[in-house]
Amino acid sequence: MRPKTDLGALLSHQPLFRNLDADQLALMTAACHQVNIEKHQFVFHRGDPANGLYVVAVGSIKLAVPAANGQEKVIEFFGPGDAFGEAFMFLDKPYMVEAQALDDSLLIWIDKRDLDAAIDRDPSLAKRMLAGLSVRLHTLVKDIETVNLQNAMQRVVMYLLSQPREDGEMHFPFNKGIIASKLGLTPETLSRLLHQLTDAGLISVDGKRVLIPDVAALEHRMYAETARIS
Amino acid sequence: MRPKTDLGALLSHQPLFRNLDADQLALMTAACHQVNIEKHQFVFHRGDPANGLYVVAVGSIKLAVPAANGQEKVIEFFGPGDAFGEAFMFLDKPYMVEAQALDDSLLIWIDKRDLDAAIDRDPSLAKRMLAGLSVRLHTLVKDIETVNLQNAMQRVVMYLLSQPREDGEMHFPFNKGIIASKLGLTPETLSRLLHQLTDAGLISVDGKRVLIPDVAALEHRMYAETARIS
DNA sequence: CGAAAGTTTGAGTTGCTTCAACCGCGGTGG
DNA sequence: CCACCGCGGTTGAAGCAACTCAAACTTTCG
Repeated sequence: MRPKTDLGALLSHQPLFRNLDADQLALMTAACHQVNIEKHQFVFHRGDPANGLYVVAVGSIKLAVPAANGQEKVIEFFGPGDAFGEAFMFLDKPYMVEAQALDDSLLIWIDKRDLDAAIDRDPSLAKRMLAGLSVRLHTLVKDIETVNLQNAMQRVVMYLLSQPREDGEMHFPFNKGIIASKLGLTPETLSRLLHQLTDAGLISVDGKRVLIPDVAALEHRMYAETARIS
Repeated sequence: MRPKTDLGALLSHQPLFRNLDADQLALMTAACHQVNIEKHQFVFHRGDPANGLYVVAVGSIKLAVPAANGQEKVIEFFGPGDAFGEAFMFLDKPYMVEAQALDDSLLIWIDKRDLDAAIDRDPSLAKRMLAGLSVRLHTLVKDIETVNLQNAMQRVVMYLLSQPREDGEMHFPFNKGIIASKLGLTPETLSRLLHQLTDAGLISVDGKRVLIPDVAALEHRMYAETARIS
């Protein structure tokens, strides 16, 4: 457990709380709690009451909706600086998703009432939260579009291209099964498609590392798929 | 075109602007514009700049993302009292969806800058917008869950049960093709599934009217599907 | 080193789509 | 007044993309 004294510095580095004046920061620091979560541990489960908001300081969190048979559909990943759980907090409804740590993580937790008070004091905080929710809404709409309007290959290629890469190489940040769920595929299908791309000479896969020798060619492959659909 | 004098009264009936004091209301009234949209007309297209927010006063609006071949995926419907377009406004990004009137509609439009100013004056407005965005986020997550974790029949039955009904009768508010798109199905599939439910004696369809003699039986049918999947 | 989890590969299946034809109805104009 | 068109909806046949099931292989980690 890290010492409580970290909290002020930690907070001031989060997008949500940047540029707060000293008084505000002190108030928020008092209101916040550190939460350490080990890899594979759950932050909350579906049905838990949502009376606060989390911000990821370090680590990564997976938001997913559990299915009947032990399956799950991954909704989104959160990394350092991202806030999650706000939407359910504002609605005063229990979580309909579950949050699980994909790495050992450090979270900041803020109670709804303290946040309410902070918003009253500083409207810019509200605006930042509105911006944050808007980003999430945007990505969700994009995901819905992706799942409904693109086929499996397009989704995989888009994902590969969307991930940060250096020297023409990208990394799967998590297990392939989890990525597959995020893309709305089974692990088997993802595996087969990666194999297909490899056969086509567009990528080469080694564990979590993917080499993309010709990005333009891969993009072209995706548009070829688009043409097939229309 | 309705007279401008309606605007104050109109505004004060919208959830977003309820409980504003007289000064606030006057300010907002000055900032807002009425927009009349005829059925089938577009409020905005994909790519248009988003420098304001719309509130539906009367009518109904369809938000959809257009696909390559003239197809489209319906994201959401909005009725009286609903706000839309906020997310893109806050992000300062052009719309990635298009909004089309499904009936003759009256909208209220507010410029981003005026809204910003209003939020600074009244934090409760910000909270209402946060709540509004949260609701939308919630429904989108629910939609993603539905599309990924439920089969076609479950989605149709859930939709039938989710619509308001009186005397065991529900209405398709729009063309079946539009409903099908919202459910992530083709019109053909929707038609077939409705037929199946009819054959099973669970519903009877007459145009846009659907009679549900035994709601519990229909619910049971849906759970039977769930069992088949797991 | 051994167990458990993750990944790949193969074979077979299926739920939904696609394509195409057809029906019914409301509007329009000859 | 009726023929014609167009659109929304239905129905049928055929196809296929992605899934399921199962087994082998690989990596991770205690």
